[in-house]
Amino acid sequence: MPRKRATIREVAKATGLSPAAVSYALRGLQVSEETMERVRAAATELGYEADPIARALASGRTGMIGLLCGSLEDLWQQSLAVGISRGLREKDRYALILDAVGDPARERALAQQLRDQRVDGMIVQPVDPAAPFWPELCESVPVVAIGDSLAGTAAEVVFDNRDGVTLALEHLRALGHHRIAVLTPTRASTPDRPADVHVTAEAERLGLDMEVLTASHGLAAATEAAHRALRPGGPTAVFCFADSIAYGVYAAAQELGLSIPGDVSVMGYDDHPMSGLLTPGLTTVDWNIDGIVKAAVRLVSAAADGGARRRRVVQRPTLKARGSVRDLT
Amino acid sequence: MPRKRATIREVAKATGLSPAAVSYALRGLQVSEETMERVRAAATELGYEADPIARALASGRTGMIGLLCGSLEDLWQQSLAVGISRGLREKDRYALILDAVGDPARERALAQQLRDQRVDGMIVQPVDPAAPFWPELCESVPVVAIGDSLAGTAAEVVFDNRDGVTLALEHLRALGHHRIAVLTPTRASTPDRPADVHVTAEAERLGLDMEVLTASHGLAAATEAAHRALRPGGPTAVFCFADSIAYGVYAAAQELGLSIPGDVSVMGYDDHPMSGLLTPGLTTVDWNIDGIVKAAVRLVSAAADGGARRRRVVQRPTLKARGSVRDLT
DNA sequence: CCGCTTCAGTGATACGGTTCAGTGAACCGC
DNA sequence: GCGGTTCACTGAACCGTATCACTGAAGCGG
Repeated sequence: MPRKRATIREVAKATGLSPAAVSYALRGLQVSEETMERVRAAATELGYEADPIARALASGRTGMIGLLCGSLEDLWQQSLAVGISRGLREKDRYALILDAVGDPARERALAQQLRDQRVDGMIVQPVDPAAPFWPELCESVPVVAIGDSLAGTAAEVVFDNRDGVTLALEHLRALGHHRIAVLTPTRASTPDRPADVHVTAEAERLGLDMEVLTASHGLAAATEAAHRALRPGGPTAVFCFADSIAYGVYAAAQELGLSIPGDVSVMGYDDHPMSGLLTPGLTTVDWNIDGIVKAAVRLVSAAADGGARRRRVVQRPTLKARGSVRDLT
Repeated sequence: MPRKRATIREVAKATGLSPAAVSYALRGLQVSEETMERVRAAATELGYEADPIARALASGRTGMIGLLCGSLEDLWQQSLAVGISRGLREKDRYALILDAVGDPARERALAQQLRDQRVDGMIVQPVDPAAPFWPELCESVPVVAIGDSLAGTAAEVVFDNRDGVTLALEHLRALGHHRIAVLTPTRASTPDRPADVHVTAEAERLGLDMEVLTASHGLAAATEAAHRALRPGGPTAVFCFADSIAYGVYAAAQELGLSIPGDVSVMGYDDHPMSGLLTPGLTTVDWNIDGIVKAAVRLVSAAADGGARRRRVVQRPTLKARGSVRDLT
């Protein structure tokens, strides 16, 4: 019962033009002002709307941008997805949002599917930035990487994790913390992720005693991991590589009857809006989500429109000190 | 440089069959086992993958489900969107997520665009369930409404708001609260939303002194609205129609130096995972997001596959008492 | 051995646009 | 007045699949 929609040929018949002329006219190409006007009038009259699918088949462009998130259980990534989706809508594009759930294998599969869907471009937060399929993918479709770098084959909004890690660890050390647990998102088996490398390097430089644990983003999983970190005689501070994970530490502390920052200090990495509402407020590294969203949208649209495909934007973090780190000095 | 993909005709040529036979074979239709095997082998050999766009044009089905959210600033709706997106992926569909930002006009426009995109079905959380375009839309594409009812023209996962409101208000009254502010999401100008009607009715029944204020979902906006509610001599409790809005009340209380629940009590409506982490924990109405997600995914896939289009699932809420409501008795 | 159904597969067309090469007319300078 | 452009538009092919109407052969009961 969906009443049949008008086609371009009907508009052509109504105006006495060829379908080709109508196609051009509707896109403001190659035709006289007057004809354009006539075509527009007829189109409105007939309630004509171009069929995006037919258009995509003929032109090879879908107007869609794939957004492949590392793990949407991370509230910060949710914010990112919402922002990007809105930003793209303003450029008359749709976002196809997919979630790799922290699994490199799924990430590969989804990236593939996104390409098969013929998205005009992709924004990804790589789970496994070292995976061998990235360069190949980047060649067949414009990719913008957020966070970790994709070996220079894509456009990038790169976090200066070196800076971020330094900011966090120096803050902790300045307040007298030396035994620190690091809770990092579950990742591919590649232990040499840039961020992790920086942690190790900085820990060494600052003379810190670090222990690295992994946790997936969900609150439950993060809480479970936090329990492991918060055993008696454990570290004086926990540095979480995502605010979402830090929330798990809050939950675990609650369950264990530990006070933050009395018994243990916590640092996050993101600055999600909720972080300021907790008690105590979460001290965290602010990655300026608005800036990231804007840059990613800008880069991907430019690349999808045939522009530069290898631009690089570096995000610099700032420290947001609230009350979750105790001064031991 | 995207190396040209194999088409169905090449597979046909390779197997010595007609393109039609290949098309059937790949979908497991109408052909002999043996041919099917041969076709599959050839397809793999050539790296053939069906083009979703051509397929959509020819068959009229895109495999996409539109998800039209009332306002993605609401963290609970974000969770919902993530859940639905995952659920649909398991059924080999894609979710096209759009955000009406609480604006009825935009909602109409986006619904239209979603239909033009030829989604196989839609899941919506109507901002303005009384808008006149819904019935018409429901006829041209299967729609599943979440939350408010769409006048029986769509399949529905309906919240029993009557129950939810009763639960909340009776809880507040039982603890001695009579002067209550209600913070409800910004809505269309229709003042007779079912949920709002229930609030009024229940307030009357319980002999409560209610004041209704509106707030949009963003933390900043909700905080601003909360400031209005928390003026001196104001209500003893604030009932928020979304946990996200309650978070705004927490923020406002922080800024004003008010204690929760010492100076003012707060109730939410959703039970977002973060609500248990606040101090004090937010007392709220639990809508069982998993159940809603599953029901919505089930209904929309069934409808998109040509099944029943008017099923109705009613969600019943439970009260989650934490520490944000003070006992005044 | 005949007529009827079933099965496996074919050819053609539809889906609704885009795009390329080409065409006639108008316009230009010389 | 003529060659060369530019302009506005046309016709036809094309994108890659699905689907409808058929066909020849095989299988069947009587």
